[in-house]
Amino acid sequence: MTPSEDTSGRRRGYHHGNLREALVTAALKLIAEKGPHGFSFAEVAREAGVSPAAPYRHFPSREALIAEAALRGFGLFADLLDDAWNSGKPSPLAAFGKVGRAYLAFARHEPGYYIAMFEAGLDLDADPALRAEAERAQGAMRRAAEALIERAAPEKRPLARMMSAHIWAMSHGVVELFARNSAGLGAPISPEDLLESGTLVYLRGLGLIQGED
Amino acid sequence: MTPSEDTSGRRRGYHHGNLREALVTAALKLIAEKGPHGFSFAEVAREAGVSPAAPYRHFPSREALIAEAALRGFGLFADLLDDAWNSGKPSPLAAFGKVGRAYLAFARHEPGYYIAMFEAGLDLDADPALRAEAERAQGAMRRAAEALIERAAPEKRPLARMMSAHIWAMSHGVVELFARNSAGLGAPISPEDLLESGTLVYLRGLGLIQGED
DNA sequence: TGTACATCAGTGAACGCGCGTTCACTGATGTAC
DNA sequence: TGTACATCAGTGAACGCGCGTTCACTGATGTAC
Repeated sequence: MTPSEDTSGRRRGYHHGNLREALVTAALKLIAEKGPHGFSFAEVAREAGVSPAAPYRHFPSREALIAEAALRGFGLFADLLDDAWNSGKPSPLAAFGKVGRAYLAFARHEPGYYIAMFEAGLDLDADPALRAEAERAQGAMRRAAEALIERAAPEKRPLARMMSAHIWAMSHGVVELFARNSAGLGAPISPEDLLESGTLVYLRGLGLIQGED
Repeated sequence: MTPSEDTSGRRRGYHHGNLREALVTAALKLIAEKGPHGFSFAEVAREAGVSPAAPYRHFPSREALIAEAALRGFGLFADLLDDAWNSGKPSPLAAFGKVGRAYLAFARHEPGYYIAMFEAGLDLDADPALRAEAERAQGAMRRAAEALIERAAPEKRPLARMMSAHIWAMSHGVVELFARNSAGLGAPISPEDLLESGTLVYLRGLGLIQGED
């Protein structure tokens, strides 16, 4: 790609060469800065350095652009959760803690993706590819829950789907209420510690860890 | 139409008579239908049946109108949580369960308020009155947590603020992920049961209830 | 009780602006021969 | 290797639209006397 694009993804001549990527990047930046509704199709074109008509060559609408961002976000998210889990090594409990931290780290460091995925009001069912990636991320979380559940006595094992839904809900709640606007609702400790302590209490409630303080 | 306004809050003559109320009502309706950014100042005027300039007599901006809706929402929310708690009667545990159900019921039945409060990106610190009402709602939840904590052995009592933050986070997460778009992320059970079961596991983890299944 | 007047809430016309979208176009790239 | 041509990505001008906001206005209400 010799008339090589520069690193910022801006254009290099009459043809951009990598506009689709640049549009997604620009959208993520604007979403992170101003929220899921804080930008227009025209603005994303401006940010990418092309004319307002150019994005139509790649996306039929603003909505489709956000969906593409969310699609990539879910894929990245699923990979990160899977990496954090790392097949339950060194121990399922330690690995589960890593998954929780990875969740929060993703929301913190990739706000554009996170917002596109969870706050843009996308209908996951409207797009099969999007739905599939979202389920892959859910699957990563659920597999971790399943492995942890195997440590419980067989007769009192909770449903893995329920457990992962609980953990996901608490994680998302911590992100939205305590991590996004740091001063929104007051919490006594950092979002990371809040999620970690909440998860530990929850796991103790399931009998998956002992009551050591 | 005599000078008494009709029930829909529409106008009755040259002077509306109750436009401030009608604007808030219209905003709540539009927010519930189309999200926090899904309406314009002009549209809310149209909905209330007045000219586009009329709202400026009552609110300096769209933002201020949403803040007013959120302010009322937090007040109502605080009252509902307090009523549900009912001083911990008949028992702290039963009352705490009612608080959780009240949380979810509010989010379900008053989506306009809930969205204005938590999804509109308002800066609570920008408005002291808003901050005060939000803290009142937090206080209602925290008082319930405190009363429940007194049942625990003194040497292992958790922080009430931390506990209420955990419960609030899980509640909010359940609302956003599983109650809002029913089909968004798949959960095996209803949002109500999901929150209730999650809360029970959490309380068991704190040693506040016994391990009966 | 009636009248004059001040106050105030809502009007409607006007403006400039940015957006979404279309369109014929143009210039760069790739490919057949 | 060179040439002709098809394809395709981006242009830029144009349009209609709804919005935010201002403004002098008007008509209803309340109040002083």
